[in-house]
Amino acid sequence: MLDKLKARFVPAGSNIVSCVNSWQIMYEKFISYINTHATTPLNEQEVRLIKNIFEPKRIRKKQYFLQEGEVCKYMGFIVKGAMRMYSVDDRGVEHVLSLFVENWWAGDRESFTMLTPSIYNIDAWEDTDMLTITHARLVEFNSIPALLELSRRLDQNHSFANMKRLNASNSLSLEQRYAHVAEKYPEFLQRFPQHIIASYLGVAKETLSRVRSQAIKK
Amino acid sequence: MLDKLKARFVPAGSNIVSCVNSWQIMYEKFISYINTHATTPLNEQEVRLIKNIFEPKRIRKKQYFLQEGEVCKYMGFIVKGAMRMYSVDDRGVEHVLSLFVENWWAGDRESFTMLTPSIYNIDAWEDTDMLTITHARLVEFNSIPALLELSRRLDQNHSFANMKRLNASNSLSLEQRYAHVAEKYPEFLQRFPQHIIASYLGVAKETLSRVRSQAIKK
DNA sequence: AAAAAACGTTGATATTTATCATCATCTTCC
DNA sequence: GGAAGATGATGATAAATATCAACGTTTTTT
Repeated sequence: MLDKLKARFVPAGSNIVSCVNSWQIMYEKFISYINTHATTPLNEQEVRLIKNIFEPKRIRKKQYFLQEGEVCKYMGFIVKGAMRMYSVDDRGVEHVLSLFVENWWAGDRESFTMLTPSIYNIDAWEDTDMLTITHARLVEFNSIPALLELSRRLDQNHSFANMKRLNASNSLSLEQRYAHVAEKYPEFLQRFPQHIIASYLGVAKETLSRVRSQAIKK
Repeated sequence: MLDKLKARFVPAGSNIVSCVNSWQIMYEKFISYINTHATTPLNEQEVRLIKNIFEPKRIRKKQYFLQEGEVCKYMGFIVKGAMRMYSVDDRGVEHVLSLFVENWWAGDRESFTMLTPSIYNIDAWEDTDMLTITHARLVEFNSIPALLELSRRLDQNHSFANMKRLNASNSLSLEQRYAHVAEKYPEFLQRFPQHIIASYLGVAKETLSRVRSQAIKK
């Protein structure tokens, strides 16, 4: 209990995992992220606008950010935490589509854009702090060039990651694909258990376990 | 021979497949596409700018638009034609990542953005007319809101398609995945041969052939 | 018109992966 | 502290898919 309390008072820039950011700190982190990644930094008016447009949300571990059948009302920028996006097939088996960590947008973009019910679930794997935006505020979002630029860049990276994974699933062995994730997204292996990674790679957890033990022997 | 000649003189709006668009018609089609899909249409100045920014290119069937090892210098909007993007593995086997038809952007966005050598090839499956843009002209590109909006939308659709495919590859049977492509992108099945579709779906051509014949029997 | 290449199908077999079951260890929660 | 759940490993078997080979048909090239 003492530990949990202490965690709340960890300084913002610390390496130690803090459970909770104050809302003010969430905005600061977001704005600083935008300014370091965009070609032109935000002006004062834009900073004010961002604080109006984005609503902070805390999603506790295991809680849903989006459930199958709902329309995805929010896209959320993850300031701190980890989430997964998955679908559930006829037999109740979960298939992980995406993993999200800090500085990623979480949400089902198709559902969000088209206002159609999502076929995916998104839940928090760790306690997660996000800044969320609704569809209705997109016009204001689009009025901030640096935000648009950042968003495009993140979308592209995200898209790349999936493209690579897709390509890899055809032309590379499972061992090579696992190694690729380990190299490119090492935080995934540290923050998600092996059976989640297996699902992300599109194989049974037993198969990944075996491939890993084979690889170690070599 | 007479038929081929005739095809060149088909009116622009015709349903009949025309081999070649004049450059003027390429721009007109592009601008009309933007205007019908963006919330605010282009003004005269923007139209002039577009004609400056984009360079028309014709890629003949089987010719490369991008070769492995090159930096992807252009992103190309396909006005007419069909292309495929693929990688080649150690054994010389081709793995199709993406198929492009009219109104898609063709190019390796990672290579284009990061100026790194591409690991993919893009070639024309049919004679293709494109409007291409270089990295250097992106600033001007970004100054046209309707173009940005269109581009974002296309990226998203593209990304959706791949996400869906990726998800499907884990939770759906090959028969279901094929049916999905047939429903969502029927033009792919008409314009690309079956072994290309098989590669796109990530299976051997023999496997797709068998699954199809099974499905017909039902 | 003939030759070559591309395409699609089918069969036999090998390889990969999924599935089901069991067990040991570790963590979480009461 | 102890029960329940989560996690990861391993074995036996079934299912899906790849691979290699052969063949007929269609399309393209010369």
